[in-house]
Amino acid sequence: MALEHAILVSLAEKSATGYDLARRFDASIGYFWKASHQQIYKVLGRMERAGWVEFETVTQDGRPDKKVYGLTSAGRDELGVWTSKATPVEDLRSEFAIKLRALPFGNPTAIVEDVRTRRRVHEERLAYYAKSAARFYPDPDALRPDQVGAWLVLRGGMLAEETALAWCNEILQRLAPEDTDR
Amino acid sequence: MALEHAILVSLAEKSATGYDLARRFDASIGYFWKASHQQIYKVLGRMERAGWVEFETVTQDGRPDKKVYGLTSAGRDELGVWTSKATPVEDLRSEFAIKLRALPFGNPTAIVEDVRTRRRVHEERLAYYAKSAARFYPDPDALRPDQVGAWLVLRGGMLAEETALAWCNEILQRLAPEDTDR
DNA sequence: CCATCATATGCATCTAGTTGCACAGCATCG
DNA sequence: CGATGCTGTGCAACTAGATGCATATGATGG
Repeated sequence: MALEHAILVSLAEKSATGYDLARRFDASIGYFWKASHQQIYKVLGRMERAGWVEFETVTQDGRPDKKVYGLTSAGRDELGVWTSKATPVEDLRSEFAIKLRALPFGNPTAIVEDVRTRRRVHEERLAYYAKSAARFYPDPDALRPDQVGAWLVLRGGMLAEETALAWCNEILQRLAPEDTDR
Repeated sequence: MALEHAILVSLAEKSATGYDLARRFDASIGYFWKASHQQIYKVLGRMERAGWVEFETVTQDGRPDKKVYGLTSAGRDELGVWTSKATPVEDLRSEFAIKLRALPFGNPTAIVEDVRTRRRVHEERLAYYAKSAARFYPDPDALRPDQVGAWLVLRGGMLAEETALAWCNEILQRLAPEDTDR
C-alpha cells in the first residue's frame, strides 16, 4: 500500500505525468522505493477512481498527448490520515543471509566472490548518495524546513549502505582473512 | 525464489515437517526471512514435484500423521548451483522513508511519535539478537566452521538494527531536539 | 464443561509487483 | 537510410506472498 502514498507525496511536491513519476522513481524517491511505469499507470488509475488525484490532458505537437496528474483535496487529506497512523516496522528480508547460512552446504569460494561484488555495489551507492548530499544539501545544519524530510531519507540511505559495507568487510575478514580487504 | 532455498538450507541442517519449518521460520532463519505455514506447504509441494525434497509419512498416535521432509541429492546439487550464482543486491525499500518525505504535507507530531515507537522496536530486536549471540556463540573468535554462516547472519541482523536505531536518533534530534532522546 | 492451545496439513482467494508486449511519432547517430 | 532512443500510455499473463478458512485430535486451563 506504499506506492499509492509515494505517488501522493511525489505529486504533492509537483504535479506530473505517469512518465514523469516513473523517472522520479528511477531517482530521488526511487532510491528507497522502486516502481515500474506499468505499475505506476495501474496505481494512478486506481487512485483517480478513488478521487485522490485528477488529471488534465495536455496536447503536444510532435509528442504524444499526456495526462498531467495533480492532488485533489481528498488526496491531501489522505496524506494527513496516512502520516497520522504508525507504519509497521519492516521485517528484515535478505536472500543473501540465507546464502550465508548455506555456507556449509554450498560453494564457499563463489560466496566470497559474491561478497566482493556486493561490497563494490554498496561502495558505489554510498559514493552516489554522498555526492547527492554534498550537491543538494551543502550545509546540513542550515536546511530549509521543507528539505528536512528528504535530507533524513538520504541520511538513512547512507547509513544503510555504510552498514551493508561494514557487514561485507566483517564477512570477508572471516571467510578470506588472507586477502587485503580494505 | 528465495523461500525455496531457505527451505533447502533448513532441511540440509535437519530433516523436518512443514510444521517444524514454519516454527523455524518464526525463529532463527525467520529473523531474516519470514514465511507462513501456508506458503511453506505450497512451496514444499512444488519442491517435491521438482525432486529437490522427498518425504516419509510418519503415523503418530494421538497426533495427526506427519510428512518428514529431507533433501534429495538433486536438492543438495541445487544448493551448490544456487550458491555459485551471484545474488542480486537488494534494493532499499522503506515505507517509512516515504513517510519522512511526506513531512511537509502530513502530520509531523504523529511522525515523531512513530519514530519513537520504531526506536523501541529496534532496541528490543537488538537486545534479542545480542542475547542470542551471547547464548549460542559465547566466544565468537572460536567458532566451529559450521557455525560461521549463522554467526555472520546474526551479526548482519545486529548491524542492521544498530543502524536503524542510529537513524531514529538522528531523526529525533532533527525533529524533536528538545526531548532527551537517549 | 467450554475455550483455547498445540500438533499437523492444506485449499481458495486476493493483491502487489514483475515481465513481456504493443503502438506512435520525432530526434539523433552511424 | 536504418537503427536506436526518448516521450508517452497502457494491456495481458504470471508469480510470490498475505489472509481467511477448513479439519481433526488431544491436552490444559479457567
